[in-house]
Amino acid sequence: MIFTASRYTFTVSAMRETAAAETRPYHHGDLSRALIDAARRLLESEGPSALSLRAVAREAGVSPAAPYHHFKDKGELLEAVAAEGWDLLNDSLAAARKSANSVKDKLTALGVAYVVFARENPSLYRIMYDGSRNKEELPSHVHLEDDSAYCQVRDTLVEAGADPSDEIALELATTAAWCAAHGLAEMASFKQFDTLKSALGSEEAFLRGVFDHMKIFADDRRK
Amino acid sequence: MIFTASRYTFTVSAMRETAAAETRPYHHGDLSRALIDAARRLLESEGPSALSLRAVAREAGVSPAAPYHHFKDKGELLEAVAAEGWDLLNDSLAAARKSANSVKDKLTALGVAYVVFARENPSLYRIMYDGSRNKEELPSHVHLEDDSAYCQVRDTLVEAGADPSDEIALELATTAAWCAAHGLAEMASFKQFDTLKSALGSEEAFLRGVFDHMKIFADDRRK
DNA sequence: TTTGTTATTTGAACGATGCTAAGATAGCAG
DNA sequence: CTGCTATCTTAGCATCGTTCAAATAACAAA
Repeated sequence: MIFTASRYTFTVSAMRETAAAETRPYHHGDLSRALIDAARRLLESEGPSALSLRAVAREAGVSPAAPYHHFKDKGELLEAVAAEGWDLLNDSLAAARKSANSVKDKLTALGVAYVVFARENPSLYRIMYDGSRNKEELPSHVHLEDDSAYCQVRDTLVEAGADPSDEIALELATTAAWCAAHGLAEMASFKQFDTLKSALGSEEAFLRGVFDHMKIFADDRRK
Repeated sequence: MIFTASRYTFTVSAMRETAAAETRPYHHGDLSRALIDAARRLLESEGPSALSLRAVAREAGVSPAAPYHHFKDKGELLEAVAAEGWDLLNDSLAAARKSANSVKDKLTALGVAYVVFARENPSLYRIMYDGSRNKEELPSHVHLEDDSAYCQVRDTLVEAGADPSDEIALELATTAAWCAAHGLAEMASFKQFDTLKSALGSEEAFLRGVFDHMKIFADDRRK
């Protein structure tokens, strides 16, 4: 049972970890998985700027060239990380939707949950949108599939009384809600709003306060 | 009149260009200015990912180390570029404010102008927010000074009937408007909205449509 | 078991990047 | 003319993304 003198010792530990696993497909066991996990670990601890492919490989205990057999390039790894981020966000939204008290409050609860997710996973949230910006479209499972963030917002709007037969209006409203949440998600971390937050008592109160003022663009402005 | 055999010939041309200028301070003339211009040129032609310090220096015709005598690091150069971007945006908003027909339409006009600016200068807009995100606060001239984007939104809200004595509500409403515009600015480029845009006839119609639905978060939801 | 094939990983290398340090050069004050 | 300082270059460091040939491990066929 001899191993090479390489300084990459992943093989030994990987074999231990997956010794009783159903299948032990290749050298490492499941390097794609390990790389994504390593990337998310680095993202949390060091931030997005420290997320180099080499650093991810280092964190996973593998040579700098190893990832290229599982991902076409760095972007594809980040896409995989982003995809998991979208799944997490979709789950958060689904939970918020269930736990909302009134139908009336559901949409705001959804918005708050969205921003809270972005605030709690700022680096991940950055990655999620950076990847989309380069491709100029959001991943399809974010926009199209049933439990996607987009569909959850749209369905909640219908529950809250929007007319589902006016498709254009419904799409516009969904887009408006999404834009509002995304905008607030990116702004809420700015220090400029600290005084406002403490004046309102909590961050969530601030978020709700902002959402409650989203009517400002509407023609009908009476209280 | 001998010049070194250096391949950087900036000195000659710079002396020509600024021969009759008021002051000719140093070797290059005004390298800070030239670097910012070069950066903006590169930004337009090659996009943000091509904007390396070395490329900027190359574009300006100087050695890779020259910029470090005018900017602490790459970030400081980008900050300078971003600052000019904010000034341009403030000007755009001021123009939109003046040209709006009705008081009622001024806020939407402001929002549309904001998004149009972001759409027409996507790389610059990216730089403007990336710099702020790293420092977790917006440049003060964006948020505080009289002609800042923030104050223009706030003042427009007051003109449109917001109560200026309720400072908290006014700040919340201003923030809501800003978030909505920023969110839409980042989303409007996604291909997902192409069908919606063509259904509505134009991009501006799409933008107005989204803004008109921003009331969705308000408690008062009747048409 | 042995052999051969293939997927996986390494090691070394290339060009490019941000940045630093040491030296050369230009402008300016005395 | 002399010296001072700001400016710019050259050279170099560590790191990065990526590629490629060679080594290795898993596995199927013999």
